[in-house]
Amino acid sequence: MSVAIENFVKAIYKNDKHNVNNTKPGNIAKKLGISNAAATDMAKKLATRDLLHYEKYQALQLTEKGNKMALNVVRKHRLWETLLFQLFDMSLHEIHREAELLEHQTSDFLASEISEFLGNPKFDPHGDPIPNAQGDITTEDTSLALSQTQEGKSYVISRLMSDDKEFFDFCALHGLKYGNCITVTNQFRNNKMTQISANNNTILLNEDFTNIIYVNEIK
Amino acid sequence: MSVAIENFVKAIYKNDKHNVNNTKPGNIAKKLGISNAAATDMAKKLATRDLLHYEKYQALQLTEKGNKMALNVVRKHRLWETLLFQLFDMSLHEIHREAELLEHQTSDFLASEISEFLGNPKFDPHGDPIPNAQGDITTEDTSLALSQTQEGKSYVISRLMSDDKEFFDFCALHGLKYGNCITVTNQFRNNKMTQISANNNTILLNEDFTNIIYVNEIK
DNA sequence: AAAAAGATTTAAGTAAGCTTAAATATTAAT
DNA sequence: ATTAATATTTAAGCTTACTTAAATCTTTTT
Repeated sequence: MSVAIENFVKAIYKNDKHNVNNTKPGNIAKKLGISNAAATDMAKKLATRDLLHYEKYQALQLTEKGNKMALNVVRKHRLWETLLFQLFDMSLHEIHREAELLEHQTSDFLASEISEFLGNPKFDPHGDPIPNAQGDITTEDTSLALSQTQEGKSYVISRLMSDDKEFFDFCALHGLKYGNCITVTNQFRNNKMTQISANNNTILLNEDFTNIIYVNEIK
Repeated sequence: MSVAIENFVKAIYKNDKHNVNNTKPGNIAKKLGISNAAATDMAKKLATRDLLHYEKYQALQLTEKGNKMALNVVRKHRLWETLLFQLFDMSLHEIHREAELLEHQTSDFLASEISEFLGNPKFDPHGDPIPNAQGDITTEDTSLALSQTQEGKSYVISRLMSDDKEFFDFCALHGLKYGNCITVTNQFRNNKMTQISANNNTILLNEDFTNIIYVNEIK
């Protein structure tokens, strides 16, 4: 399968997973940086290949085959991220950027070798789960967005759900990384802001950030 | 630059390096598995981009820019081979197959990280030299093909110049690998065969093999 | 040196993956 | 419930990297 197709099904998969947005061609087009027309064309084509269900003006839906393909690409992406992070101590943004290209040129065989070398990890350095070779995610996700947390409680950062360099730079600067502890000191619900304490620093985060930082409560 | 272009200049580079063949479109086409017409088209296009010199019916010649590009791709290929070989203990054929794809999706930044991680190696597991980030090969090649060796002398295997699975399987089976010692017991020059002793086994090799196995004399 | 064989080039055409512009449908706002 | 705004789709066209077939040139053989 071509890079364009792999990226298309991956984009649908991620959109379904993370967004409230309907998964229509326009949304996918925006994420992939292509025109709406191109996305519509591609959707029609992939429907004939049984990778997704397409009906005019309706949301796109991956078939089981399409879902498998997306998970296979996601698996390779996250394995690469984990390997690069471990070997080279590259930043979260850098490993993402490289994995975005490598994921499409990786045989299932090589993916297995990487996985085995790493001890078959269940999560990548962003905290995202790594599907197994069959395309199954066996871990369950109990984490919640920082925007949903409660004042006074403490949490472990479990996931930084972004591809954005600025976001990762900000996180690195303030010690917000996978596995670190934070305490929620204030929830300004009206302003959709959350104040936290991390490493003895107080940080005020807006909803752009509190919706993509995921945590687990420490009990 | 596209994968097709990178592979084209790489094929010219390798053809110039290893073969007596004129580097004409037909030869390159054969190596890349494309038609002669496609190779001619590509050659003309690359000439306009100052990657090679093209004159009708003449051999193709890389410009300095084209040569730099080829060496950059070769560098990434050989770094990947070295990394995969070290981490995963994959066969010479397997690392080649994977590197063939990964080489085109590797930033200069990542190449440097890999190189540094490996201790800036000068040679890959086939014994091929790894160009540095500037595209220079700083090692000098004193090795000679097995077909050029002398009866009674002993040599160290310095290079297995092939991409072929069967060849590598044969080598692995008989302990013919980078760094191993062999002794030339007979040169049958008329029949273009060479008889060697390796690991106390006697092996008779024809010119297909003696031209791609390179060695250095042990003095 | 002429003929035959072999390469190279030209020409015409294809598929993938895009583009822009115009037409059509859906959704939101008044 | 219209109208206005927004999305989606259709249509036509482009570029890259190929293909095959025919024409042209070069090399080899006799």
